[in-house]
Amino acid sequence: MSEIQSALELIKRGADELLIEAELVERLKTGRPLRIKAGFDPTAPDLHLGHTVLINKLRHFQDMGHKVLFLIGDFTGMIGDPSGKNVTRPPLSREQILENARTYQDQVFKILDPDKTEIVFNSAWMESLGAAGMIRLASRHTVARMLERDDFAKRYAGGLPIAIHEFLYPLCQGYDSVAMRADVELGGTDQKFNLLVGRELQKQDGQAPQCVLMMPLLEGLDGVNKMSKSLGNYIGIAEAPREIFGKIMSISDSLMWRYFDLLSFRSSSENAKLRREVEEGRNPRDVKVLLGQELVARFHDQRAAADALAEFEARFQRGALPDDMPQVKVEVGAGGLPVFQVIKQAGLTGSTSEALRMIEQGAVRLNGERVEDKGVILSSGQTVVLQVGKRKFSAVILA
RNA sequence: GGAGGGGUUCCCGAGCGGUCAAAGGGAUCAGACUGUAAAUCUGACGGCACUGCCUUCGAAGGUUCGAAUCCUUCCCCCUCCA
Repeated sequence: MSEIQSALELIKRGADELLIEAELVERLKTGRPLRIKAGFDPTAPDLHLGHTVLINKLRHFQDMGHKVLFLIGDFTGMIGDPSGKNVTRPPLSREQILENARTYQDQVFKILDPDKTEIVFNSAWMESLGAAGMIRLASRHTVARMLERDDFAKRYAGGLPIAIHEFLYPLCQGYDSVAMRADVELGGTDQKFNLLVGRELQKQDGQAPQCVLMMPLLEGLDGVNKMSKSLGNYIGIAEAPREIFGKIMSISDSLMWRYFDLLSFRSSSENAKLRREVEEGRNPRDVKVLLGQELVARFHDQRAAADALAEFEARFQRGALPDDMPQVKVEVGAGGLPVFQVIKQAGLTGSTSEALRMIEQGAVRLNGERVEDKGVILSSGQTVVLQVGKRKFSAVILA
């Protein structure tokens, strides 16, 4: 009994909501490995830290001996989860989907145990469902019920379009649970409605309804919106050590605590201790470094973490040049070319107007010297280091 | 099918015949400062060798000396009624 209590404890740690706790306890009591479902979109194989909140939780289940069913929504991907803007996505080819699935595996097995993970595709059962089956599925839900979903309700009230096919998404996701005979489904808090549809459909099918575990959504680098690839406020787990580290260092001091809560494997008491220390005067920067180090080490290794830190300090605290600047060749011709043209052609800015503005704002350095005169002509036969702002560098070969 | 409202620069959103490359906010970028790619402050934010020129306000035409603003047709979105 106490064993079940401690299992429940671990499951609930960091989670936002568990439905229905009593049902989960009953299942845990049976002692059989439970089937844990989590769905992922096939279009975005770049997993980011936001996804790992959920994946870490899957890992917890595996550690307790349960089986993870990693669902790749290749069929539902054609619909696109109705979250805000709906740009019609081009359907992916079979090869692309398999390729994406492979990329998922590469990334996800940095956290999950491959032996306790089964990767499944929902096209396996969705395609055989057919149009008639789809309509049968649709007949089980009403529009009013669909409009209960917060995201739909908001859009409807706000006069934003809702396409009919978007109503099908929750139904398909729910049907996945039926086909997979899921015991538990994990999802973000924004998935609540969809997760509950799974329960409905399972009940109608005569199955015991799945338990639903919702994880909080991780805010992105801006600290406001949820982390997502489309908003560009994410940290990908396949990114280079210095990127992961640098991006962690760029989050605000207050957001850092949220990241500690949701991403760090440190115990909650350790996190609380760090928080106290900062309140008592410890530099938040140093604490942020700890978080950055932990995450780089998780997705790369300890050594990469140390290197990333060393480079960060050299670059931003001492203004050193990065050791692996991109090299670019620019054709300047016999008469040479003004700096701003060279900047544009080296790809350091998107237009010459922008290059001129950067010079006016004092953001451009040529071999370490600030460029004051925008008329400077660079002649051929030399290699110069051009810097725009703090983060864009190029070794430019003038030919 | 009918009636009404609307489509503005990356996003939100003002403008409703000249003074509009288009207010304001957000995002972004830069500079200063710092503890850091935090926070804060300041500035930039269509293109162009630029006191000017060129392209932009759903699309195409038209009226006018002059249009994001007026007219016509078309496309798309929303609301209400059927």
